[in-house]
Amino acid sequence: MQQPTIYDVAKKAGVSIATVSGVINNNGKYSNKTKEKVLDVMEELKYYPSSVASSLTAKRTQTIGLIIPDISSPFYAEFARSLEDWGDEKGYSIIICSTDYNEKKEKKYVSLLLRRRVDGIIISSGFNNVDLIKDIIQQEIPVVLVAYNIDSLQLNTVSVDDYRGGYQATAYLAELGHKRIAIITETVQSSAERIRGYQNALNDYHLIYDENLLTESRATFEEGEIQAEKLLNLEEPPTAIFAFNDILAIGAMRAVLKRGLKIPEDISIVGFDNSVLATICNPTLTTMAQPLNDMGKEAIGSLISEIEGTVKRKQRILLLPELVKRHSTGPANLKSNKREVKN
Amino acid sequence: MQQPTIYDVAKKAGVSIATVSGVINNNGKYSNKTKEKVLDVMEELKYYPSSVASSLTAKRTQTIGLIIPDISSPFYAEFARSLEDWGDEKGYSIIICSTDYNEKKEKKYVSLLLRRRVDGIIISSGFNNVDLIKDIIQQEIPVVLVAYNIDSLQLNTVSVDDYRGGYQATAYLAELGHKRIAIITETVQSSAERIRGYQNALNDYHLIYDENLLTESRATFEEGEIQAEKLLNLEEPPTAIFAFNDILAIGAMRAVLKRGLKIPEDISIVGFDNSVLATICNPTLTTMAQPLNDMGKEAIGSLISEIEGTVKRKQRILLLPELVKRHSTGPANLKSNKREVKN
DNA sequence: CTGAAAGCGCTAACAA
DNA sequence: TTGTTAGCGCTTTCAG
Repeated sequence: MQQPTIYDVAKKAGVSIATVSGVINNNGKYSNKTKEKVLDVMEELKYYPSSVASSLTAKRTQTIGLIIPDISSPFYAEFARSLEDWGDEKGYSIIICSTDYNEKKEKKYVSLLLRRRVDGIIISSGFNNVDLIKDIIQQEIPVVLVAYNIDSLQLNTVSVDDYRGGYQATAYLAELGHKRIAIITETVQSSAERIRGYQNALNDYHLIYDENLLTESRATFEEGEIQAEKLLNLEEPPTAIFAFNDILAIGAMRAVLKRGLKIPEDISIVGFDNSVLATICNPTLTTMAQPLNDMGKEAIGSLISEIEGTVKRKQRILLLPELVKRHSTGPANLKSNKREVKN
Repeated sequence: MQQPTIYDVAKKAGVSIATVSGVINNNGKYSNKTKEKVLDVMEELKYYPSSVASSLTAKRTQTIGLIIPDISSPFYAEFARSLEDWGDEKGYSIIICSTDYNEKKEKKYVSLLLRRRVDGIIISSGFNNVDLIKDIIQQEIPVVLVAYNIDSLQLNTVSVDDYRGGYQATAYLAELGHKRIAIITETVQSSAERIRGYQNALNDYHLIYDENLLTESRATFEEGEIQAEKLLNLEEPPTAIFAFNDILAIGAMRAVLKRGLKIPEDISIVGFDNSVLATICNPTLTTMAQPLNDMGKEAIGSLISEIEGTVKRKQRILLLPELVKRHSTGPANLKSNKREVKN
């Protein structure tokens, strides 16, 4: 026999399918005798209730779609893992979709998830096509945005306090005596708030804001390296670089090291995310940690409460980033605050 | 209206649901006129055909289960990404299950995937409970094993040539003049073949096999570090360490560096996998690359050919690993072949 | 406490 | 070329 169905179980146990369904879902009122009988037969037949069938009736698939730029990137992989665990705890599975920041893929995957009737969708920053999100909402599928905000849409949201992250990292560097602190920003939304934090910290520490010290980049090692090189080539190069994610920071480290400069003696570097990469590179990277596990937990919680309708109002959850000090930062070396002759 | 169904489309387009179904699935024979009409209405209603309903009839979910130890580990994340891409190309989505080498989770996830009626399951090494795999087979769900072999079961498999990997890495070190080459093996199946390759290379290069140079470890940075320390504490420590994955290799690097030894001047290190970590650490890691993308492609191909019944015979696909030389390896420093006094 | 029956949204004969 | 109809495997009233 192919996979047994509820009918097979019912027949063999000498009960109706309704009864079997009842004991599967533990819908109360059945005598221990029938309950046991049914359970035994299920075991004997190696019966696995089809969740596709039950989804059709129940109109719930117990599945959540996750749309991120790239699951192979450590930061997203770690986040996905957190979602998987919290989702599993609540009885939900995750379907992961990596978009590569590509609108074609975004469209394809949104359509896929809608057809699969996922119960909700979690979308992280790096998603471009806002109209697609409107499509999702129109289908009345709950959405939560992670590290991402869309002013025109009223949605559940969980993010890290980017302003604070930008401020703290900068303040830390300022306290180490750095006067010229450069930033390598990412071309995503969260950057704006981090920049604001950076500027305010500069201000509070009486440092001047120099636009030359602000660069923007896509999140790859190579791009981080290129931007850092530009920074080092400046008339008055920085003594510290604050990159808006660990990948960029490591790219920047490469540029610095290639030049024969020392980290942190000549240049300090700070990253953002605290992905596993930060502990691997050499020197290890001082970075603003994103509380990935909490973010996963909150995202799942927020999504499920919307799915199950327990909470009506949309919530915006803001988590605190935390500075993790490692070996890529140190006191400013004022001498190096001159352009190197060699390059 | 809630999500529109095929009935809504049919009514509005003035055709039968069979017709709508036909044009959705492009089942030939329909006049352009009706086809266009239907397509228009679908668009207008923002109709997304329910794949849960079609799965129930078609007895196919277009979903593949992936069981790995941990999606947040770079190696698996990169592999998962490859599967996602190749699966998507063939019209399949992936549900990822991270087991943490934990049999409870293995059981839970296998049961989950069976209930979800996935069309096939990909299981990587690190999976412990073979009986569970038998359960899957009994349900007639195709399985492919990745980097994993079960002698008692005739299954599709795709792996890298571990014997060759072990041999090549060792031979390379031998050619650099290393006489005492240690290995840190992982407690997984692939290790056996790699060890055999290691031994044969030793033999071919007339080096003696010393059991003290063989350690075994779980795949964590910490464990790698601990094992490397043991090795360095030996009466006659090695001048080269070949770790069976990048994580262990990086752990080993830490131990070496902590001792004040230089890589590769004092000790050479070789890893296995060529995950992103190998390019991040410092010095960058010489490692045996696993062709992750090809592995993903073959795994999906193999699985789908079994799902669709196009190929009857089980296939064992063996891919070649490749040595990627970076900066963690160099000529043997014979002087350091004595035990350091300080530790 | 248990069973009969309708229906979830779609596919696939089979008719027309 | 198009429509009718019988399921797919389950959940859920509603009777008994």
